[in-house]
Amino acid sequence: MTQTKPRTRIQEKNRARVLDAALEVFSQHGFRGATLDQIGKQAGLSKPNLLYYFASKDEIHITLLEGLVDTWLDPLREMNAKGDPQAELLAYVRRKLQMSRDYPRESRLFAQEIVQGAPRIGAGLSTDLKALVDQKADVIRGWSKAGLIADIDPHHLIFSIWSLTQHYADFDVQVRAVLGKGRDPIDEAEDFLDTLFTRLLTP
Amino acid sequence: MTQTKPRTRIQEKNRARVLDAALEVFSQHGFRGATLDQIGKQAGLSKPNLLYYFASKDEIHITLLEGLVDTWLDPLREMNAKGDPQAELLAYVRRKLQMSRDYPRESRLFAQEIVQGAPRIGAGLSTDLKALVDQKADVIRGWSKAGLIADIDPHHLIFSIWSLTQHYADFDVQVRAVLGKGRDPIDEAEDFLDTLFTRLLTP
DNA sequence: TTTCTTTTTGACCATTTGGTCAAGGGCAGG
DNA sequence: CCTGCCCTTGACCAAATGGTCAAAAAGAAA
Repeated sequence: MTQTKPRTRIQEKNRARVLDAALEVFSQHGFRGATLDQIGKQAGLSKPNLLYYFASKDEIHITLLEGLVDTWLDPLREMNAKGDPQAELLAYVRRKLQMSRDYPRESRLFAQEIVQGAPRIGAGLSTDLKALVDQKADVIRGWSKAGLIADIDPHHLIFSIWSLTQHYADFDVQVRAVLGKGRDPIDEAEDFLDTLFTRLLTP
Repeated sequence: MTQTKPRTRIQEKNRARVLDAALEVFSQHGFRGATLDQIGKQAGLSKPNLLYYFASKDEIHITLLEGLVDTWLDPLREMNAKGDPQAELLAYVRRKLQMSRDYPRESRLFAQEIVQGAPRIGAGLSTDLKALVDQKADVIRGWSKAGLIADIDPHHLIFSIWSLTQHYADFDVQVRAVLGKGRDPIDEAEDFLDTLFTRLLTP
């Protein structure tokens, strides 16, 4: 398990530094592609010093991923069953897109874990994640049945939100290469996705 | 450069075997995460034997990626400016989704390359890829202006097609974990995406 | 200052891994 | 059977890398 109580001020600071550095390096090179030396350099700590704060490279990675999943699902949790359906869904899309802007490294780290078959968080997917999504899917299905939004599969709707928003973080280089300089991908995406989901959801 | 002329029958066969094995291993573990021994085992060849057919691990990877980009863009190339706009776009979506079903390993390999910043095919993105996309974007813009489809940003439309279809290959584990057993993700996606893009494109 | 705890690091180790090489095996043509 | 070429591999190497450890440095407490 993860040490949840950093005793000293300096431990708290340095553990955070290590995690930030590791996020940078892991998200760019993948777990195997990252080396402790790289992470150490990024964090401004020597390799043995890293291992004073974390027992192993693996533990750093695990700690990062565990912290991620929750943060990653927060926007979905916030979706309120009692609010206006279309407004709630569009707000969810915006929050999710905002995360691609604010936390691209986290998005890429997560993406790599999933692409590789989720070897480390696989279990949580079929339990925690599925439970939350199923619950929200029910809410959406309710909205559909009530005629408040169009009748579409709620699970695939959620997938579409994930893929469309995360794409701007995960495939950033490609997006930028295609759009060319001087354009802000996520700014544009905001309008585009607004249109897309409005059209999709309007009954 | 890549050897384009395998002399003997056995060379042709074994090079293909190596590439297939490498695709399997690279797509699952990433470039750094894959070892030549793994690839060799998968291909049924010894490590030194691999290196008889390819000069280095890097060359295998490059060869794979080079072969990929073209195949990957074929569905877009097929989109015909003279056909019915909505039908052409929907057909493109279907072809792209079909690739997620038929070539998930290729999709994942490509995804990892992009997520990591496209260190090996970066150059091609801003030239070849951009050129093709810009050209097709013009076609789509023409359709919009003519009132044949809704007025939406063509580049982001293409991004949306990429992300929505590739999601089912790249995030397969997650999709399956959420949907639960007994459901065929891509079968369902076909209907969902058909609906989505029909609603998005109809003027 | 002295003492005790927390941090930091240089040196070192074992394993993994990409890659080499010389020697042997297989096979077609003569 | 012999010759020559393509193919295959066991043994080996050097570099990279995750991790250890004892000892030094830096604080905190007294």
